[in-house]
Amino acid sequence: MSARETALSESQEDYLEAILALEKENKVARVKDIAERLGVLRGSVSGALKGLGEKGLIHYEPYSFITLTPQGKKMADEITRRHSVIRDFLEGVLLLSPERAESNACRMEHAVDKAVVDRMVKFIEYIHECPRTGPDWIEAFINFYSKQKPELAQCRACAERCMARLQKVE
Amino acid sequence: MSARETALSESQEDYLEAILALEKENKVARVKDIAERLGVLRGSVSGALKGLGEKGLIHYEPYSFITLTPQGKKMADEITRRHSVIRDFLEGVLLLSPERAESNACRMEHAVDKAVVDRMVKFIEYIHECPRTGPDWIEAFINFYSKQKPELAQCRACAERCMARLQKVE
DNA sequence: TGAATGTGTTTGGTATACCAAACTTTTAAT
DNA sequence: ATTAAAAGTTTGGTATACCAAACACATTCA
Repeated sequence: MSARETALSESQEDYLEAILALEKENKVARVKDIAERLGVLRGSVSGALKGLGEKGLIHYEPYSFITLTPQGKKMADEITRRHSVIRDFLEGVLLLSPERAESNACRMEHAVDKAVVDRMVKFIEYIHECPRTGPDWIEAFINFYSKQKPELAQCRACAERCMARLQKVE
Repeated sequence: MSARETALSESQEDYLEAILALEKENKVARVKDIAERLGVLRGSVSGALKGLGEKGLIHYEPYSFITLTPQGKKMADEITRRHSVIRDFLEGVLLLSPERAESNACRMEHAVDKAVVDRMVKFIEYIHECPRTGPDWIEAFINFYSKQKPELAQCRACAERCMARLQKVE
């Protein structure tokens, strides 16, 4: 109750995200596990949980297990979705390594708004569904990335696959 | 001298970026203008400048104008480039409005690393240079974004332009 | 030259978010 | 049941980054 309508800090978003992940893993989140996951000391977690409790986002009684309230769950889901959409975009479109995609997503999730996330989702779909692009086009990006210019031989092969797909659509 | 090798805070990155922009506009940056640009009070700027001066990133003497040192200029350039690459990507690839692209870029510039920025640059080039994509393909994303599925008539027109381009390459 | 104004600085206070370490509660082991 | 270990909390301290308001310098104009 008394759901404080204040926006969350980056730190608070991280805590919610961690709690959601731990709930999924272990049914319930423990201070020690949150601390480990976020790389902070247990004492810091206690303080943070108090704030989230006051905002009505978690059920928090000292010395008890921690669970998300419906409202907290909703926000944690949003953040987690933001995170994974960004990671998938970095990995599946910009073809960054899983590790790099993950670490950047961790930071970017606090910075991008819903509009950006929605466009990322749609763009991934577009690339896969448009007959002109598709998986081979994405793969060819790596080649372009290192070679600077598209290779002719590569282009010819692309062209054939591409035309075949276009034929199908018509 | 004594260039502190510590990474910059987000706030410090914002200050450097603002100082660079003001140097370009007015030759020199004034406390009042920095404050206005960043939406903080003049007192906050004084404090921040002290820190940047100690890091060797700006020439700072109380009551004098502010200029970037070579080292500070280099970092400000990096941040500014990050900002504009991200903005261009959001606007030119994900087709977000200029305002939305700008506001998201402002926040994302502190979160993404060089690898991501480099991929964004290359991806923009790739889209424009690959015969299978190009400007009309980008434009069609808007259609896909609202309609959910590619339209057949649209696809046919796309196909022709696309094939013409592929012919040229071969 | 001497105010008045504008610009820059300083000081004291707030809020966040963390650590280190003492402390309390709970759980597990004997 | 007692005690040792583990888990959680609290306290005091640090650092950042801001504001508000008093203050200092500097420029301008009368």
